[in-house]
Amino acid sequence: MATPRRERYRRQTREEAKAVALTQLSESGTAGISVNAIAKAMGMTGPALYRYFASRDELLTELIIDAYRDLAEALARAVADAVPADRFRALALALRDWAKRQPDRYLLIYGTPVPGYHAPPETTEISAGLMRTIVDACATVGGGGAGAGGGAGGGAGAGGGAGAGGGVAEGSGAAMSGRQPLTELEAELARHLEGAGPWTAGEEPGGELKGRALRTWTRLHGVISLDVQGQFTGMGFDPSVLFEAEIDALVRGG
Amino acid sequence: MATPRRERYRRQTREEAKAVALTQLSESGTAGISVNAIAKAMGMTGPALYRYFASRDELLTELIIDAYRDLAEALARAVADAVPADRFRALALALRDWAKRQPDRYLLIYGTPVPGYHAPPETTEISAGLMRTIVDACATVGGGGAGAGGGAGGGAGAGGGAGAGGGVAEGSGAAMSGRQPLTELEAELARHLEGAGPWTAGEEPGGELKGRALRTWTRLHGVISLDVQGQFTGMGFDPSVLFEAEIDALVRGG
DNA sequence: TGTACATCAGTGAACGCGCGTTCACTGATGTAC
DNA sequence: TGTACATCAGTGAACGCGCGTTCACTGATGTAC
Repeated sequence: MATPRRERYRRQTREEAKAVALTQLSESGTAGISVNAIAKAMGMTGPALYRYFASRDELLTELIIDAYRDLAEALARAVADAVPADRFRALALALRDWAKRQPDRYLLIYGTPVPGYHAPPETTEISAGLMRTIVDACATVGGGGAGAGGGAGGGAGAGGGAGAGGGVAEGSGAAMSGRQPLTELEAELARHLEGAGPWTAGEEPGGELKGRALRTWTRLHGVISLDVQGQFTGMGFDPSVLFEAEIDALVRGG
Repeated sequence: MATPRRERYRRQTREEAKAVALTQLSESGTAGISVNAIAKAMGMTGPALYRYFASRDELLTELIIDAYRDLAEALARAVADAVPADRFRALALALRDWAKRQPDRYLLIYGTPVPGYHAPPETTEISAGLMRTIVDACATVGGGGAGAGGGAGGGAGAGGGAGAGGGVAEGSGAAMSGRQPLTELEAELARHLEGAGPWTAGEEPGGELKGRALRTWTRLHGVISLDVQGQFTGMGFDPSVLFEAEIDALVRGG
């Protein structure tokens, strides 16, 4: 309201600064992100950037949050655009695709943590939203397959559909209005993965669905992270084939 | 020969410097490893360390090589100490154990790569030796289970035993004398994973065994890396249970 | 439409700091006769 | 056992550099009457 023009310039400058920061990230890693160097690349002096970011840490935080949000949106969109039967696969492929397109941003959020940096709670929230998307997508794969169960005994068989209509991206709070109802198990799971508290005593928490979601996450991350870090180079195989095999294994009951 | 006393002091000082460097790594990440700070912590001035390491990069390289070698030895020992039926499991547990005990060293070799740093060929050699240990261990698990095959069709069923008598640690060259003979497939696989060249045309390379080894690597790394990076905190489950579940899945035919 | 004031963007100098690395130099430790 | 020389470990000063951040200040852009 108050100053539309200036407000717009401000946002543009902030975005430009973050874009430059991302190229620095690609070239020299997290430690290579420098306020002064960013300013210089933008044609201004170092201190000027302090009109836009309170500190280097705040800039870093924004990069991380942006990455989380961007990834969350990409996954939500991919899931929403797929027919229910393909949702799990769509999620997996979207995750890999996003990571391969912007390896540095993937490693920024899922790579070796920045030494002194401590993530603000906002980060945890979005991260939990991401996990929820994975959980939802896992709920779309049938419970079939005689694969190895996730440690503890069964628990209630994860409910069927539970529409995963991309409810992740918008809405910062925990309320998540406008979602289709989840089964009780899933709701409980989601609540927990948000860090909302311990499971209600009585039934073994998570069981099937929780294990599936976690396995999905760790397996996909295993392939993606090693790939993105270049650990596969010179080994003479196609990482995407390996990735597809992991998707199949997960779908078939692993 | 020439100067036993001095030689010994030299080695001690080098080791002490590397030990200090490791504490710096824990506290401030790779970027926090500083020649001057190490020297100061050892009670001497910065330039003195240049009698022991040609440059900061050389120090870093040594840390990485040490980590690889140390891990390789730990795995080889674990495998050697286990009865054949338990070797695969022993390998997996040893890997996780090593990583959990020294998370920074694990991330040093399997985490986000150091920005400007390019690994010398020696590193690749040891890394290949590690992969070979995994391949060997995978060969000890029976081919059973109707699990999802690794993409391409079967190929020759991976041979039975192929003793994995800890032949990894010593011997820098590629020769590896003193090992029990491998099946042809395994030999080929090992050769390739060493980066020795493309597969002989005709049969689909790797097939069963290669896929198994790669899946083992990526799955274990998936759980371990996320765990070690602290990405599981606040999610209210025991990572070791998840890890065990992955071992089971791999053994049962994943 | 014009003037008076407030807000904001950006500059330039300066702060203290730590970095990797080189260089000439001092002592101590080793070796050769 | 003793002396002359070579090798080595470590120091202190200096190099150029870049960092994050603060501060007082100049112009430009906005708002209020």
